Amino acid sequence: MALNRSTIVETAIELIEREGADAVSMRRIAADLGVGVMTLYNHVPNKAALLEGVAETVLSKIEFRDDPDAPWPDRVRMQAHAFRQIASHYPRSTMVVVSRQLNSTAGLLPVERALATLRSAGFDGPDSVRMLRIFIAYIVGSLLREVGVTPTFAPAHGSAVRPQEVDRALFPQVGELASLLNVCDHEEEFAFGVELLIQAIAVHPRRKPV
Amino acid sequence: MALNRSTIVETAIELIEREGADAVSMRRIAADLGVGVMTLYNHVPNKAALLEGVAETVLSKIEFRDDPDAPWPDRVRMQAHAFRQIASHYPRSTMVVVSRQLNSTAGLLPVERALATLRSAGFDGPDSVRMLRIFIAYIVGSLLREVGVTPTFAPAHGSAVRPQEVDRALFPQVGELASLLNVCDHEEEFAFGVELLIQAIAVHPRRKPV
DNA sequence: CGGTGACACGTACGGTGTACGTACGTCAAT
DNA sequence: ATTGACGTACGTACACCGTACGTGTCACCG
Repeated sequence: MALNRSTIVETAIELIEREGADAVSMRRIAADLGVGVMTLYNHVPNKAALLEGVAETVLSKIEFRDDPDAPWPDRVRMQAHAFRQIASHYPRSTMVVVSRQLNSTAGLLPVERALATLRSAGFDGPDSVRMLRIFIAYIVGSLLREVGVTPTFAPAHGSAVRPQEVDRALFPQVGELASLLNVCDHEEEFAFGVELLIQAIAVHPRRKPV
Repeated sequence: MALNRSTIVETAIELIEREGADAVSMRRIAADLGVGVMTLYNHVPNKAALLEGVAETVLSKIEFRDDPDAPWPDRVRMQAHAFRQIASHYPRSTMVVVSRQLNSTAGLLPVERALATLRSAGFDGPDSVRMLRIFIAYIVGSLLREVGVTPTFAPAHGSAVRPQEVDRALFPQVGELASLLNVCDHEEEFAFGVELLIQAIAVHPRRKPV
């Protein structure tokens, strides 16, 4: 395998998915590639740039299948789910994606498509940006919860609300709903929120007629 | 100043706010406190636990002023903004808060109040949890964007969409709206999204009558 | 043939978290 | 008063990290 930037980035992604972001080190990646540590620096300026490459690459794997002629709610739905799909495919890498702001072209394509969709929904420029930001915030927050559940993929992830341990006097609601709080069908919850948001922006008044 | 867990955590928070999360090291904190490095380990098991303490402490600083008799939309609004307020007060620390899942009692209090509010809005248990998760996702996503803009508080944060650099043929929307994408009144955008979400859940059908 | 660049690599430096052994206080029981 | 246990402070040491720098080996081109 030829040693270049993309093979290094790909190896980093595999390592992240296998052992978590904490396991990433230049020495480790070099070892996985069977090369010396400093060899990496012939292709990547530093570790931060490598992680940026990871973010870019993961982002670029999003497959948008929504066709521009479909109704805008369908397009928004498909774009949101396309985003989440790669996140669940690269859960550990998603953490490093959302943990750094991205301004590369890989991050620009989703923005472009979303803005076009929102404008086709009848929003003017400023409102399209506003709506986009709301969607991004919701999606990023959802993914953060979803993949944050597996920080090190601890076998017995004790990060649950033990019903018998919460003080029912102080936290009656939490106590009563503990069983609901402990389980989460991420796919379904995400879809529920997306539909709610679509409904919300559908009824939002347009500044100008289409 | 007595050396104990909370003074150590407080020193860590100050350090994070002053120089960013990357500047945090056991040696640095010990130096700021004027003690030896290993002395910290008499009060804190390890660095991860210390950062967890940071998250807990920041979380516990949220001041909820909404009174339980106010209409539920007002309460939701106040809770959401209380959340954001401490985030803008401790921007760098907020990054470490949202980057780890929290199940301590500090994280339980906001959940309790939110659930009570949503149930007073007429939702049953499962729907209250659903709505809460949507709100948390939106809030976390918003805060991540807001504080992510200041990762190291670089003076000239070049992470902007340069209008003249984007390919207008490939990204017409991004090109046209570049000036809008570059500026963001976080306070206003956050409020806008909160109102949209409140509207959305207000019209959502209840499973059972109040 | 000589030179020039790209690339692989080893060494070394200053940093990190923390395991371990040690020293010094205070306080309880003898 | 003596002894012992215990909590706390501290220094040393180890393994690991990112990466600056110098060196060697090629392929390629003049």
